[in-house]
Amino acid sequence: MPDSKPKPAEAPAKILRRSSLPTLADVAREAGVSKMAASSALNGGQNSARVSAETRERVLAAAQRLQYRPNANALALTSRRTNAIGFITTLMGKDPNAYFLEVFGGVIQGAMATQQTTAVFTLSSWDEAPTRIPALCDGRVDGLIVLAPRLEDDGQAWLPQHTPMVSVHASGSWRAGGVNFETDDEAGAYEMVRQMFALGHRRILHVGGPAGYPSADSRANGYLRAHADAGVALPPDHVLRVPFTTEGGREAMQAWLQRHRGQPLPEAVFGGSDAIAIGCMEALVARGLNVPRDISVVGFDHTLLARTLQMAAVRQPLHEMGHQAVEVLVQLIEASRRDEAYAGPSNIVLLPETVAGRTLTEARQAPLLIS
Amino acid sequence: MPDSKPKPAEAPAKILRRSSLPTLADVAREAGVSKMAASSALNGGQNSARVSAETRERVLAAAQRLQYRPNANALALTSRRTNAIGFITTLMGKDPNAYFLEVFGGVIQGAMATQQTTAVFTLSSWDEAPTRIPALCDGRVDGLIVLAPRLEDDGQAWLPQHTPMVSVHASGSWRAGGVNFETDDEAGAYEMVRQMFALGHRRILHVGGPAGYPSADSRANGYLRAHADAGVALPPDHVLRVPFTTEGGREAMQAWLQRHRGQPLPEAVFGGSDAIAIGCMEALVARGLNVPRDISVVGFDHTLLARTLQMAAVRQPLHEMGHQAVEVLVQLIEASRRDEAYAGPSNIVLLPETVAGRTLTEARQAPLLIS
DNA sequence: GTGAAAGCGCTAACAC
DNA sequence: GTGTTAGCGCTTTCAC
Repeated sequence: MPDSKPKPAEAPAKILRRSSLPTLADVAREAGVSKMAASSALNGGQNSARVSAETRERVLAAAQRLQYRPNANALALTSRRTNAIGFITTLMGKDPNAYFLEVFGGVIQGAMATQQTTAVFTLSSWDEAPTRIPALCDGRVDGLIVLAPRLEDDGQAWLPQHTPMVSVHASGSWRAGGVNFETDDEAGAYEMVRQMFALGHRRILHVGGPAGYPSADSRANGYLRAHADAGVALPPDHVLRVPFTTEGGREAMQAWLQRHRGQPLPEAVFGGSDAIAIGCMEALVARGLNVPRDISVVGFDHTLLARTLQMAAVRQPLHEMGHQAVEVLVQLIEASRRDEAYAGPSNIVLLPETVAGRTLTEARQAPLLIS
Repeated sequence: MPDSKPKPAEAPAKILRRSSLPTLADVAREAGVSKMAASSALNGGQNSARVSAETRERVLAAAQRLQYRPNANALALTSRRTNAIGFITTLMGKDPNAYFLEVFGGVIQGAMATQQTTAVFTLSSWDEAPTRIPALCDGRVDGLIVLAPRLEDDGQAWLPQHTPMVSVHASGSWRAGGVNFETDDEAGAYEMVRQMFALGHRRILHVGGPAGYPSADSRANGYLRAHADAGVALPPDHVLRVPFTTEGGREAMQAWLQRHRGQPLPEAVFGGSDAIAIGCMEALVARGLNVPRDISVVGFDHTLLARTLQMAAVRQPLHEMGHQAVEVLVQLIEASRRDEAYAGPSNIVLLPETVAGRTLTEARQAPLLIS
């Protein structure tokens, strides 16, 4: 074997690096053995009879010296697996959103647990999905997790059939991909309102998310059903639908208070999301009201925002969803690799739970009037 | 052209996929041409004379039919570039943190701008760095961004020399990697306190981060220097050092108020981070005080939390740091590829700015007493 | 205009 | 125990 290749000079102090990673061939040369010997010395078990202890020693030393790492791409090419999963989401504008963060945390954790790495791919809009998603199914990851896709069609026509996929909160028709995770929003809202009734609240203002969003609609439905089941009459103009933002909640609340001056203040506000609830709180506080002494406020999702404020809220198990999504995805990947069908359910519904917080207390006895 | 290949039956309800991606060979076979012809038909410009228009047509159609995508690993192996960057951070416990989210948003954006994808790697502690980071330098990414590394040594001994690296807020000695980004915390704190003085505040309580953290120390120093420069005497017991958490701020604030009962309430609180400031606000509000009517509160970082609450704060340009980190990393990668030295500075200091918010107003005239 | 061959870095399957 | 070969999917020579 020709040994003419010049040994790389010691890297100077400036930021100048070898342009390429050391290869197995480098290690073998350094150790004076064949690539094969080097490979088995590095991979074989401690007691593999493949190489002599002396050779292994030399190879290991050489690898160490060169800071050798087997090339991930070569490995992936041969083994047909990357041990990486992709996480697709729409870009959170300049402002990151807490919802993404929660699920992402779960994904990261799930990935760690299953020894995978996570690659994040962002779309600027779901309109890009039909072109961008297929492009990501090129062997760079073993499978994909798609966060809250919102599409016109069901993806049957353009979704590659060869990359396992799990969606979280897929809306509408998207189901072609594989397994989907969702939350029983209706039940969560129902339970929260039920508990608020138990605390003596009767006039609960619902400031929900935009009409047309499945999750927002479900939450509003749960709110309504709780009233019906409890036999509590719904006061007029007590369901608002606003964008899923702090501003949405704040402005709607301000306008509502303005509109209902002189009338009794509701005992509580049920926000359609944490952000909405926070916006409502701000409007209430700005008006000199005290939460929860004068009025209770609860949110939905119980994201970082709610936790930081110790706000009562319906908790969506976002973290768990991310975590479980990875686990299911890994099963899909395994099944796919063996050309087997995946046996589990294709739609997994997780249950939300209510979380107490400083913003929700018993309803006050004497009703206040809106000033 | 053999058309005998069984058309994949309409995917049954069960989730069963081809275990492998279609390859160039598949496309060539489907189109009845050689791999070579297929390759040039797919890659050559529209008017490349390499293949006939008719052949190109056939190949393109076949590729479409098979949903063919060139294998990313094979490409990476040949081209020695993955167009991916890695982002290394310590795992945010179960609770994700807003700091990470900000920087990450910038990284994602920078990656989109430079057509890179981002892989996220999490360590459970920086102790793992010497073993885990080298393992990530295996060609799976073209370079690495390391978020807030906190290490004993400088990494010289174990950091691979062959993977370009950029750090953000590297603490202490880590500098071996390449370029580092940091914020001038001292200047940010100084400026904020100066502005508070201008609003009439004189007794400002600083609830800072833990002693020993460079950023926390710098902020405290800025606070002190502002006092010195303005000739404002520092009241006793007006600098606290607590963990960078809401609880840290809340508990410290509670205890402090308890400790100083009957004494005049400070006109303002300067939190060492957003979370700390929020904790302080909670403690103040719990005591029946109104922010900012009775007392102003400002934070540091101006993360999502601060923005949501419209809290005044020193804004660290975290998003920009992430974004710029990618840009610099790409330059390092390019330099490395050409075996050139990187010319730019190895430490980049960004300036923070103050952001107004609802929690900071002019100091009240009549001092309150702590009840 | 088209095809065959070599090689990217690696491992599994065979010689010796 | 050690070396050689082939092949993962692709592109880049180089022949035809």
